[in-house]
Amino acid sequence: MSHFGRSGPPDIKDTYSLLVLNVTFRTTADDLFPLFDKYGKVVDVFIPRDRRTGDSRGFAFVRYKYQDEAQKAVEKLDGRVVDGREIMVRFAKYGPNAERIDKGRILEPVQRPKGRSRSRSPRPRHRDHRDKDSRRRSRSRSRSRSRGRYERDQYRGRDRDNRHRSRSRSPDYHRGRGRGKYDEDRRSRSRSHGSASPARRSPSPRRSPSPRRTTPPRDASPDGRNHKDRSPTPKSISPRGRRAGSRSPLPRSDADD
DNA sequence: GTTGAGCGTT
Repeated sequence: MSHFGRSGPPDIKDTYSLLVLNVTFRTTADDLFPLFDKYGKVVDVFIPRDRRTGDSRGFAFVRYKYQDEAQKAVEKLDGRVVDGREIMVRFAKYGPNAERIDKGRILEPVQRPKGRSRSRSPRPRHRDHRDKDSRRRSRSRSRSRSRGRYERDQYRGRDRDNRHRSRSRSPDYHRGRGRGKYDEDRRSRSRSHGSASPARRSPSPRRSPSPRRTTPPRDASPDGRNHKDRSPTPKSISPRGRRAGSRSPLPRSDADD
């Protein structure tokens, strides 16, 4: 059975939660289970995923039954290379409900602060007050934590581009990196598909996607606003209006909404 | 070609 997290938390009355960080974005609980189960009795393995995309967020939670085993797993698996990435195993600091946790063990049921359910970052991150110069150099270190683009996406496509928010990415994505022995197992499963993606086989037959090759840039307007996309306004086609017969004009006299 | 430095779900 490897359906962790499928039906919510089983029982965390006496379990020790370990937080596994730095796991690859394609690592699943099934991959971590055998790894952690080797060092102790794993009660549950849960990997938070994105609600919209369903991708892993890069970390997982492994619940052990005994603290000594959990501790051992932390020492043994912490720093272990999984899927080509070095994972970090440590005791969870917060519980599934923001309850305080000590050594992975839940101390109190649920500590409910006034109003606020739980804070995302209760403690300040590594504060490094360096010279301003250093800040300029480390400007690369943005707050982009993976799902940064997701948020932007959801805001932008709130009710505008909701139509094609379904199959956006392939389930297989692109795996082909140095994998472990589980690779074979996974590959076998994928083979059930039969042939590769039949869709998108040959590119556009048009070898010249840029018809404006011989067109000199004389189209550019002096005001700097060149027509990127010629307004396909049907005005020139039918200045009179819509062509009859194409679409029923829908008699509005029936209902006025 | 796909991010990353963080605490969780029926």
